[in-house]
Amino acid sequence: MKKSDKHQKILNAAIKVFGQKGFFNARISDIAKEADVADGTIYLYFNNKYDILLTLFEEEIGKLIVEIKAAISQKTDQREMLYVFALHHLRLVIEKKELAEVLQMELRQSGESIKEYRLNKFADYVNIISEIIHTGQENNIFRRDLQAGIIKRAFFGALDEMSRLWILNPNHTYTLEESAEEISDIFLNGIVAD
Amino acid sequence: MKKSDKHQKILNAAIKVFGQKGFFNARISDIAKEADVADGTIYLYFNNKYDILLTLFEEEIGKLIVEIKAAISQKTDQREMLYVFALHHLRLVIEKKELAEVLQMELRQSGESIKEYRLNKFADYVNIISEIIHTGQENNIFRRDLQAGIIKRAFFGALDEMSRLWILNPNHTYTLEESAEEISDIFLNGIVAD
Amino acid sequence: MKKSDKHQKILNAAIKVFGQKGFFNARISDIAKEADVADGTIYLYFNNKYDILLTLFEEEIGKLIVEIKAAISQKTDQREMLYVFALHHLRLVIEKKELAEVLQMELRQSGESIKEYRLNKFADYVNIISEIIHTGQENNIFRRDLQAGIIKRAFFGALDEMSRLWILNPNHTYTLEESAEEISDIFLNGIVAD
Amino acid sequence: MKKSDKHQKILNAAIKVFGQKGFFNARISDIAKEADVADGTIYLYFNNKYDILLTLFEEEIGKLIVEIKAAISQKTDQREMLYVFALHHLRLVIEKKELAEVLQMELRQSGESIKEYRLNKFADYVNIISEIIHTGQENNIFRRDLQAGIIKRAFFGALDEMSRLWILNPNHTYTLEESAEEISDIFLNGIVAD
DNA sequence: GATGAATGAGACTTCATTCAT
DNA sequence: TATGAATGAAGTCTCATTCAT
Repeated sequence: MKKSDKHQKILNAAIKVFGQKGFFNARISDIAKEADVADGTIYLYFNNKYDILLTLFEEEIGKLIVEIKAAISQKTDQREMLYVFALHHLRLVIEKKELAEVLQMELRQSGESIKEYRLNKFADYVNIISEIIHTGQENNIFRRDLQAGIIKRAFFGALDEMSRLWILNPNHTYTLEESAEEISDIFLNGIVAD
Repeated sequence: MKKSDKHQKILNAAIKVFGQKGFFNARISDIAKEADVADGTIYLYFNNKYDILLTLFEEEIGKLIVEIKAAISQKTDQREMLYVFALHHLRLVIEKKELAEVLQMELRQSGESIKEYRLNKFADYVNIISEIIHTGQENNIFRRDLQAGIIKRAFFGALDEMSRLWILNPNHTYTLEESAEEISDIFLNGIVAD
Repeated sequence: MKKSDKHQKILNAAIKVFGQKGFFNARISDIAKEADVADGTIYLYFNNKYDILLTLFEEEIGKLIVEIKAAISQKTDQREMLYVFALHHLRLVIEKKELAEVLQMELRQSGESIKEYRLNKFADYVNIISEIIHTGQENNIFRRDLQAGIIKRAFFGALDEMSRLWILNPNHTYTLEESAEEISDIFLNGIVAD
Repeated sequence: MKKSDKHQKILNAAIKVFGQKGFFNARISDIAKEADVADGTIYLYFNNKYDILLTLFEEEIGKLIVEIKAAISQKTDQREMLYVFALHHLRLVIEKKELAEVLQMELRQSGESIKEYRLNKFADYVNIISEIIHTGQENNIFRRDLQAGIIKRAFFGALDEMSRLWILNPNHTYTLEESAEEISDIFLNGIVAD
């Protein structure tokens, strides 16, 4: 499909440029150059600069959700699921470094519309965790005296902070696996029932 | 009026404006208006817009470090210390909502100098955690098979993500105390030895 | 419209505006209005305000050098050449009054880069005189006890001061020809050998 | 006299600062710092920045006129007078380098009021030459077929251009004396009768 | 659809000038 | 008189967006 070709080409360029310079420091012409199209062409596919960011969030996070759900669905034990989520999430951060950078940085930006989006697509992603937790609690695998919403945030925040280290400091002190394992370990130890 | 008076007045205004609109969307004139000074006056106290942000990081985080260290120093058990850190951190987020917002958002920005600062003052703040962990490991209170650096990030990330909820969503679903308790609980359960 | 078209259009506007108001009193918006383009357009062709002045020096003086060399090359006697230089120089001042004004005023400005430029393009122009003098001295037409460098400056200075009169006082007291003739006369009388 | 003390102190500072940075690049605070007074104090002695420059022209050129007239008055032969003028003028340029720089640069600036001043005080200075020429012509020492106005400008222009060399290029290629002599030589040779 | 030159609103920053002390 | 902190008008420059080709 021709049209979506250029749509994605621009989006990929935007991921790269936003990731490197941040949304506000990135110029439309940077993205255009990276995507190898004219500045004006971008406006045939997106309404404005901000729309690129929003579309990027929506579509790219959508893909991540699909991917990570596929990985999790291969497990049945909620403890394993949590570990798989951690592993997969951190792997994404390494594999799609620039996208991760954009999501980390720009998702924290203020601005009403971003906040709304956060509560939509991004929330869907993070809610994968709370679903696991919830099911785990129902199955008496996880402690029921803890609130799923708090666990969800704590677990995601832990992974997210770990990612931040890698994004800022490319020469990793910790490996992917040991990070995923230790973090999962702490949480599982902390939240398993009995 | 003492010089330091206006310095702080502008900084407070900047905290408020940056917190509300973000660094890039904030105008110098917004800060000036909020501080009730002329635009030009700002440049008597700061070199440029960016310098305001940097000074803000340095000075305000410095104050937080002093405060939180004072709170922790009243405890002797590292488990209690972690809880106090969590409680105090979240309390700061609520009490100094706008400062927390600035720190959360802008500290994630890219830009080399920010990154450097991050690795300085902000790192000092977070390293309070790893010091506690480390001492706890030496005292055989905490598991030694986990790396202090990972625990530090996981714990701080958990609190930070919790804060994000409150910043974005002012009507708190969870109370300060239950949040601090549950997060500490998970971690302490997860990391205590034996 | 060719790119070079607008480049020259802006340069011509700059000559006019700089000539009338001086470099520092001239506004970019003045030049833009005179050139009938938007303010921003100027920055598609020049890096900054100062770059306009520098380019102006370089390119316009370059043209003058070509013109005056062509005029001189038609003479064989160095005495005639000096006269032709004088005549041509003063004619340029009248014909390109605004350019002359810019060159007179702004070339005197301090600032390192201007000084360097002065020593380049502008020096090339003035050195046309010293080349004539030098050849004249070799041919024993001009006195060899005088230093070509001093004669060059004296002759150019004389013409330049004459120009100043016209630039400041548009209603000429002296005609072009009599000025060129008398000045050449004085110098030729003063420097011819024997 | 107290008042004139500070008046002159500021003026001297202005000469230095204008000479180094040029009128437009000089800041009132630069002058204040150089004069060791507060910014506001300057406005007790001068109406505005421009007034400093104008006063500077008026008063300092006035002094130069007095000095140079005194030197000339010791000679009776107009040929000697011309040489003395040249010698004295160039000596001033070296001794009062910064003042010379200001006069050279800023006197060329456009702006109506400067132009008027030029035609006043500065003209008085230059007219010392034409008076000599005129008297010389009356005494049949100088050729009467040349117009005094043109000789005046040519002679002054020659000296002025020579000065420019020294101002821009501090390591003098030519000595003061040889410059004054050669220039006077050329002109006297060129304009003496018969 | 694609281009990219042109636009012009708006931001940061400077600095001459003022005025309360 | 003297100060110097404060002012705010105004200028340079950037860059998202448009539109004629």
